[in-house]
Parts: sequence; C-alpha cells; structure tokens
Amino acid sequence: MTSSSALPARPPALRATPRGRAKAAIREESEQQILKAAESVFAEQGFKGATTAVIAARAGVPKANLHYYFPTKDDLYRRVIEDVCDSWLSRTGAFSATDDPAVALTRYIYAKMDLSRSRPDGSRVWANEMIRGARVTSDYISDTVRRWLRDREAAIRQWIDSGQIAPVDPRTLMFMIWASTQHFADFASQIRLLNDGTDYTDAAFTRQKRHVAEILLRGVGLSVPDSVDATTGASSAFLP
Amino acid sequence: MTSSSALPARPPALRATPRGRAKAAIREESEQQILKAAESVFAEQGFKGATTAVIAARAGVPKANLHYYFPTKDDLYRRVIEDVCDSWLSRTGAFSATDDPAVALTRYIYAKMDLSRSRPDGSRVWANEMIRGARVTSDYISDTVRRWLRDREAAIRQWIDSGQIAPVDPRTLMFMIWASTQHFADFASQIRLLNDGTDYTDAAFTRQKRHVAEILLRGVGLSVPDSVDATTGASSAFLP
DNA sequence: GGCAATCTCGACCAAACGGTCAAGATACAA
DNA sequence: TTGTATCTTGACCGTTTGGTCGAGATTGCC
Repeated sequence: MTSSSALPARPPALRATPRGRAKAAIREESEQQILKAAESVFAEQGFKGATTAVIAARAGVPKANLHYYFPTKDDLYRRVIEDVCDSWLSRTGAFSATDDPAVALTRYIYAKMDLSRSRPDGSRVWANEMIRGARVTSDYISDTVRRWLRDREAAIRQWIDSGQIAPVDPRTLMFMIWASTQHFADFASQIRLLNDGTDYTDAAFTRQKRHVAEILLRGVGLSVPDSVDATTGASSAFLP
Repeated sequence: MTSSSALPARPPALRATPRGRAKAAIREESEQQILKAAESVFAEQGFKGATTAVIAARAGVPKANLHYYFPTKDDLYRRVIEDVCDSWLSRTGAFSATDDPAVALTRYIYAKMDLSRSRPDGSRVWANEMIRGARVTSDYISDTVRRWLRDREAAIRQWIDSGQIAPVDPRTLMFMIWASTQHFADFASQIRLLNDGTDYTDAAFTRQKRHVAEILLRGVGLSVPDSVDATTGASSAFLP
C-alpha cells in the first residue's frame, strides 16, 4: 500500500524521483532514516517539542540535510502520520458479517495489540495528534476511517440481528477495542511503573493480549476461540 | 483534599501565604485563573507547545505576572498535573471486596466517564504526560496509584474467588476501564469527526456511559444494575 | 499616616528554534 | 570526459521563547 492512499489531502511531492538508481536508493534510505527518527522524537516530545535538530541527530544526518528531504517540519510530521496510517490500514485486517464473530474479533484485537507492541511510537504520535485536535488528520478520519468504521459497524449489527453476539452498541465496541489495545502503547510508561518498573516480556504480552480479548469477547457474549493463535495474531481457523 | 497529597515529591512553595485576607484572596484567584488557562493550553499544545505568553493571555494576566506566581513553566506544569491527580482521587470513589461488584464497577465506570466529560483537558494533560514518559508523575504512579491499584485488584480477586464475577485478569480489567473511559476525553476530536462532526449531547453521553458499562460488566459476567443512575453516576442502591 | 509586604506590568535579554544559503562532493547520462 | 542533476554540510539569520528586572500601584499592620 502506498502512502498516498492514507491521507488523500497529502500535498504533492516537491521533487521528482531522482534519475539514477543509486541516487534513488540514497534518497529512499535517507528518508526512511529521518522518518524513523522523527516518529520516535515526535512520539516522545510532541509536535512542538520535537526539534529538527534532534531528529536529524538521531537519524545521523546534518539538520540541513533533513530540510533538503523534508522542506518543513510540518511536511515531515505529515509524512510520519501518513506512514502510521498506512501501517494501520495494511497490517490490521478488516472483518465482515460473513466471518465468525469470535474469530474475527479476536484476530482484530490481536492484530491491534501486535501493532501497539511493534510500533508503539506510531500509536503515540497518533494519540498526540488526536489530543491536539486532529488538525492534520481530520480529512482522513472523516473519509477513510469513517467509511471503514461504518462497514465494521454494519457487520457487528448483522451479528447482533442474527443472534450471534449480544446486543451492544457497535460504535462503542469499536471505540473500546481501539482504546484498550492502544492503551498498551500510549500509556506504556504508566503500565511499566505499575508493573514493578519492568516491561512486558513477549510471553507476558501474549498473555495480556488474551486477557484483553477475553474481557471484550465475553462482553459481547462470546469466548476467545482456541483456533486463533495469540503468539502471532494469525488464525488457524479454516486451515487444515 | 489538598494538592500536596497527590504528588508527594512536590517541591515546597517558594513563597509563604500572604499576610492579609484580601491579598490571600487575590493570590488564590490569580493562581486559579492561571491554572485553569494552563490546563487547557497544556492539553491543546503539549508541554513544549504551550507558551507562557499564551497561558497568561488566556488567563487575562501579563506574562510577568504568571511568572510571579509560578516561577517556571515546569512549576506551573507540575501544579496542573497535581490538580488533575487530586480531582481523580477525590472525585472517583474506590471500591472494596465487600461491595456488590455490579454496583461498584458500574459506579466507578460512570464516575470515570463523568470526569472525562467534565474535565477533558485534565485527562488530556495526563495522557500527554504518560506519552512523554511520566517524567513528572513517576513517583506518584509508583506510590499512590500502585497502592490504589493493588487494593482494587485484591477486591476483584476476591469477587472472582467467591464466584461473584467471571475469572478475569484484575489488572487488565482496570487498564481497560481506564482506557475506555479516558478515550472519550483524549480522543474526543476523533470521536467528533466520526460522529458527523457533532459532540455528544448530555443525553447521548449518558447513553454512551451505559454502553461502555454494559460491555465491561458483561465482560466480567455481570449486567449493569438498574439501581445505578447513569445521569449522575450516583447509586441509589441501599437507599430507601 | 507610615512602612513593609505584596502585587502589577511594560520592557528587555540570552538561548533555542525552523529554515536558508552557497559552496563543494558525488553520481549518472552523453 | 564533460555537463548536469542530486546530495552533503557548516555557517548563518530572523523569530520566538522562558525568564528577568525595576519601577510603580495596592494592601495590611503598627
């Protein structure tokens, strides 16, 4: 999935793709280094607190070089948000009314938990952007996310109408899944302090994924199916 | 509750209480105006993004006056966080093993939802502080919050042992309650965009409280008792 | 009233910041 | 090889920022 699909309002690139193959590779690598550094600094310091000098230092490039690839701090910030959106859309599968609700919801919850663990800074940048009022992402939310949510709600409503799950407010269910899963990224420092100052091991986090899924699944009248593997988030249902 | 109970590590006030009665009132009023303005600006802009000039302007005082009452921006920030902690401790009741779990959990969820609605900026400042790594609040979390959480977990565990609720991970349950309720403050702009750009009415928010409580209560094998009034968060149980 | 403590506030400052620039280095097509 | 597009980088600049200062206004106690 290309990044342009995530934020439709993205301004066009100021520079065309460089001619040579090596130049293109240099550009790609520099941009990725800067974007990776920017994601962590924006997550730690917020938009205003993040300085281009610190981002450049963390990326291992001079500040002027950062501004060569991303003319303004705002451009860089938008690209970071874009990449997070891309990641969420491409790495979190959707679900539909024809899916088994227990399997579908469990897979979705596991996938969102996995994203919180594998890319916590992305979640934090997103949370920061929401707290600040969704200035950069309002179009994306009003269009892409809203459509995506409408389709999920329709699936949940059909599950309710066919008696497969308990009657819950579909939108509230989705909000609670988002809130509960992203909590483990956004509030990681709080959780760490409450967990004796230690981070989750992989095994503990796998258990945590299951605990979250158990409460949410029971909350809609289901239970977590054994067929969904918590260690990867992948489902073995319908496989031999 | 005094603010000193919230953050034990709070540095002592640099100035003693003023002598006269009018002077003390002036001081109190000025500090409250500045704190109120600071809470909203810190919520909207983050720590670094908030400027003392903007806070002073919103409070209706000259910038030099702000620095007279709060010598540094960091002092002001700590006081804002302190006040939020105070509010959470004093306005959110606790619960214990002898309470009826359905009533106790519902009341707690309603109380936290009410706080998200009545003081969303406080929740956002807290969220920002957690995302930034809990620099100012680490002692408070490690001491006060951890003890508070330990006692709630003990109550939940007793409810489980006595068969009153389903076997869930107590800490995960508390995390999910926090995440789900605070989500309505921290992600208000996202929710607004998904709800056709309109904010919740009071009636809609009351319904929202109930939807959240329904899923969480069913998630531990209970249902929301009719005895708890969602419009205020108060419980009429055990009253005539 | 007199005097000390407290409060108000415009003007000011050093540091930090986002962004620019120009000059040189590198890679590629011809 | 030569010319051009791309990349690299230290030095630089105007603005913004947290914080200071000092002079004047207000209040409270004797």
